[in-house]
Amino acid sequence: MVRVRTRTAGQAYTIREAAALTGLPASTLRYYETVGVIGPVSRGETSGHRVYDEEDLDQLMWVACLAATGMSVADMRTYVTNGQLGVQAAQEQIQLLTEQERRLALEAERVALRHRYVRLKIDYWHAVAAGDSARTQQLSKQAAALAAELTGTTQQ
Amino acid sequence: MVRVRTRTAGQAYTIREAAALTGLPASTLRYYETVGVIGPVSRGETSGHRVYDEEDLDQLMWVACLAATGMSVADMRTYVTNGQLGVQAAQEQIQLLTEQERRLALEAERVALRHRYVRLKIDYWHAVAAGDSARTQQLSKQAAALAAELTGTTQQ
DNA sequence: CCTTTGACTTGAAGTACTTGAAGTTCCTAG
DNA sequence: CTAGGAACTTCAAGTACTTCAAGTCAAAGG
Repeated sequence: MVRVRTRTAGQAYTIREAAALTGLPASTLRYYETVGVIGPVSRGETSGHRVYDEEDLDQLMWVACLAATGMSVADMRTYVTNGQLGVQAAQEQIQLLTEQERRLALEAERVALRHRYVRLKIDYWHAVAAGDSARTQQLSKQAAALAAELTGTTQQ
Repeated sequence: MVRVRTRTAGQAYTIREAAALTGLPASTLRYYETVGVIGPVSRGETSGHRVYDEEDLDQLMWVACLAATGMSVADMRTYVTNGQLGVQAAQEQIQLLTEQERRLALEAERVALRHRYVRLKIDYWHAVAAGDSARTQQLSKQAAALAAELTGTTQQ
């Protein structure tokens, strides 16, 4: 299937192409538009199909990054509209991002803990498979110690 | 806050501890119980609070592994109620956990990357607020480079 | 003893998509 | 030109959690 572009200036993309380029499914692109995370995309004159240009793609790339950091749709909407405002919104942008940073730091901690726990469990089952009951008990204790350590550290 | 375990044999965990160890939020643990992905968890005599033991934790670990591989709740329920979960050999459990460990290593990487990205954006908006256009442009470039990395690793 | 603080409980509502149905429109091949 | 299939459209419903509200329970301080 060879696709021919009719536009002379700038590129035009179908929703499928935009999805492939941003890494977001087409359904999500439509969803983001309906909830206002991105502005309305222009439509084909006769077809009513969405036509994405480079600018739309840029904005979508940006939103894809925010989504990847775990930002909520409401915050993304705020963030995008603030971004278009420029300097006066900088303070708010910084606040939004600082909150996001804190969340990510917490997330990193949680992942590290889980990682340690899973490694311990792997060792445990190796010991079980080997019939090493001394080591089995030892590792079981370590897991309990890890659990004890986590009491009080896992606020949220 | 000193936590005293009343059980003489085996460990008892609160929902918060179970959540931290399995990596699933407490709300998800409750949800999994209500929809039958895991069996009913025993409750504190007077409190009615959920009390997780080692066996519950193990079962939850497997379910967490299955969920991480993208298995639907319906399939997980089928899998568990068919009793295939309890019968699993140590070898298979080790394999599942090893895969989980790999995923966690990846997850840690992704979180670190997102963290860097957000910090960069914070710097960016600080530069914007300060009117430092040279630094603004520099950081914008850096963010774009990181964004490319981020969207590349976020595929699934 | 009483109050406060914090973790827990349930159930209902909200969130962020995803999927499915039913109906155009585009494109290629006959 | 016309038929057929792929890709698009909207809207409604489904999914997998998540958050909120209202209330219970337990330990610590006054």
